[in-house]
Amino acid sequence: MPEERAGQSERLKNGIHTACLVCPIRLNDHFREFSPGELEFVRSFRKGEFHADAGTTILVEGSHSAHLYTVLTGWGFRYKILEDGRRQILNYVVPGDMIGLQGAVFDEMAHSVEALTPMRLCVFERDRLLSLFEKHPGLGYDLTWIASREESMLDDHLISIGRRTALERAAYLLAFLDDRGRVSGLTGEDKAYLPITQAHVADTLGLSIVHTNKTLKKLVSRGLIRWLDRGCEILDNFGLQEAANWKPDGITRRPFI
Amino acid sequence: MPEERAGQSERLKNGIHTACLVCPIRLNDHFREFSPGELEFVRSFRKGEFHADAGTTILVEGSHSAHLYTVLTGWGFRYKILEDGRRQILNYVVPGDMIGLQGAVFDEMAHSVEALTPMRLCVFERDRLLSLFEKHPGLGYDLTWIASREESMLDDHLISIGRRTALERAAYLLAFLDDRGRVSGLTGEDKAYLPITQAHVADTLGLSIVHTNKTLKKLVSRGLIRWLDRGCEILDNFGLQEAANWKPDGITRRPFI
DNA sequence: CGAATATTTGACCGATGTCAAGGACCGTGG
DNA sequence: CCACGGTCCTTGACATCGGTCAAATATTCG
Repeated sequence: MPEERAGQSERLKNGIHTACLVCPIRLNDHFREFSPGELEFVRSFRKGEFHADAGTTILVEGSHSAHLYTVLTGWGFRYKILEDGRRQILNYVVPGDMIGLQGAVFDEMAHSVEALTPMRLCVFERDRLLSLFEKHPGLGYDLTWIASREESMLDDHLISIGRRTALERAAYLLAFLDDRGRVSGLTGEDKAYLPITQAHVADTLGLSIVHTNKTLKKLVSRGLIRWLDRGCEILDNFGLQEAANWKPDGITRRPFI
Repeated sequence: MPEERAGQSERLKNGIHTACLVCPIRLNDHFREFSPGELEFVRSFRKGEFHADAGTTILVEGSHSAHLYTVLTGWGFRYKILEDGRRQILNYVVPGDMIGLQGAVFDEMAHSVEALTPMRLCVFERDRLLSLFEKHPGLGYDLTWIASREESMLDDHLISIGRRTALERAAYLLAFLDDRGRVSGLTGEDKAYLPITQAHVADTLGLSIVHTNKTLKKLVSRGLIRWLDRGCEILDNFGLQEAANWKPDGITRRPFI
């Protein structure tokens, strides 16, 4: 597992670690700004940086992690596996998302997290989580915001898997991911490329791979997406939203830690 | 919509509202205790009490609620509805659960909440939520705990709907609800009675009513449950857990606000 | 080139949905 | 007390969506 701590090589500049200075999330307009005090605290809360290759398992179900992470760059996903191997992808993670919070708040993780692309993660010490609430109530509030937002995404996934047809589900998922990619800065103005295989789509939607393939072809033939080697290109996000009968939340400014 | 504010009739006793003194959640061993300062804050945060009849819609999707609630007694459920009427039940609420947090943190509710039985709810003002974080960081942490716990339940629901068979799903749901009933004090030592119809089960599991009925009969014939008029009696929780290949979390002491 | 992983396709199967109808139970009004 | 309508539960026949199996075809990576 390729791990790097960038902490030791960081230099100070105006009292702020260069790491936070060049933080890709802070530089993204979709995220809110820190007050100087908050930034200073987050800087001290931060323990270093973790680099994961594509395919790396970052957190494992059943483990007790000493760390919390905020995604800085790259795509990943959270999943669970049943004893006989059936896998369910619960959600995807993008820059600004926090992972490992469940492991910090309960005894152990109830799901695993894996990188879809190379990822950079900001590492925090879970022991100091309570002091975050004590010293910066606003950041504590933001954590609750982030957890509620995750909850609301899971609600959307649930109604999709439970009540939408295969075609609607697929359209929903791709529109949803495209939206997340844009908001988190993973995608620019261009057509989005989602770094997922059809197996990921299947395991997210609760479908078999074969049927997922046939369903995606329908979206292709409608001109909504293109399927590339190991990923999907979104041609018409709005068309996907219509096919799914779903709309993204219109949240413009998001907190992060 | 039958509404009662019990606030005006509450009397003080040792500086604590009788309402908090007799709070059924505080009296339940499965929940943690407040420090005197916390109790005093919660008492002041509290705005009154809301009584809902069975079948009442407590919060509606798309609305902007001025309140937050903690469930004191009774069962309810959260759900979403698609335009054409398809309904998905997202989760059930029991005493100790907070509802309306999403509406407090975002602009509007993305789901509705309905009472399954008569419910008593403790009402809080959403405007003062930030001051909870400021004055009692521990309570802020607890809110994050609660939100994370909800997330973890939704994760379980997702893998059930996505990857378990109809029989496994049904067994999972009933074991899960029985567990929640016990932990929240809705059920005593006796056999649990779950106040749900088969339509609720169907809309939770993403199944049709007809198939749900046939699936539940299998659980009946295995001696795991009995189906009564408008509800379900759990005869063998452990048998259900085995049929579902699922285990409840072993959390013993839960926070609440 | 060969192995491993992804994607694609066709044939067939089975779990689950839909339709339809009947029965049980409840609350209400006469 | 009975009649009535409204839910809820139950059941059978049939339809279909999506799963399984199997095999072919890329594509990547050594």
